[in-house]
Amino acid sequence: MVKKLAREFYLQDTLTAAKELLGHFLVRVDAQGEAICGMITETEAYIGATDKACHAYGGRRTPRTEPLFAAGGISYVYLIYGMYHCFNVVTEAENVPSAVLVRGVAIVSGQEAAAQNRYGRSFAALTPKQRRDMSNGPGKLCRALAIDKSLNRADLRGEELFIAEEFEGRKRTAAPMITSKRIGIDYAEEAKDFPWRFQQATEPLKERM
DNA sequence: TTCAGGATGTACT
DNA sequence: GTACATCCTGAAC
Repeated sequence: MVKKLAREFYLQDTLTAAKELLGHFLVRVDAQGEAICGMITETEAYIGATDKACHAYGGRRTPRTEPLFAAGGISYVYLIYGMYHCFNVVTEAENVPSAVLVRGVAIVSGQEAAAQNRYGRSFAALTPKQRRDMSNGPGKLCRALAIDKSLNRADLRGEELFIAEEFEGRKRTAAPMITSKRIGIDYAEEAKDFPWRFQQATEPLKERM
């Protein structure tokens, strides 16, 4: 049983969507038809209208930022630092550039395929540290789920990549949430202090804040 | 255990 | 030319 999130979910307020996405399942079906499913554990909101950290701040519209201006419900994937991809969920109405960056997921099924994508070796051969670090960062989760620019603008209710509230018998469970400042955006002046980072406190977080 | 530095493509000045 | 929503490695503590 798979319950994909309704289109309306993506049209709502970005901060609400960022919090609500925690605990939902990000599912990637690769070229072999194999599903990798990760529970979303960390997100950040990027809201173009007020947010200097957002690529589309002030209505900056380029070929790269174009997906941010579309109506919610598609992906925005881009390359950062020349070698890593970041996966975002586009939110809100058309011409309102805003999105939720998915910073971390916990792989709940398809571990074998994810381990191959990430490390090129079988899951059984991974060290505990490698298993822990499989997908706890935006660049890492994209590698584990084989997300690259070919999935930019993908429909998040489609077949290759989608977000579900229920997947293969797993349902979303409510969990305590941690709110904090976003990281890696020191250039964004006052916007860098916005408390727009959300983590689900299911497993022990080795965060030092 | 923490830290600095390198890899690297794309957008923008 | 510069900066960037990162990750990994290896060296020092």
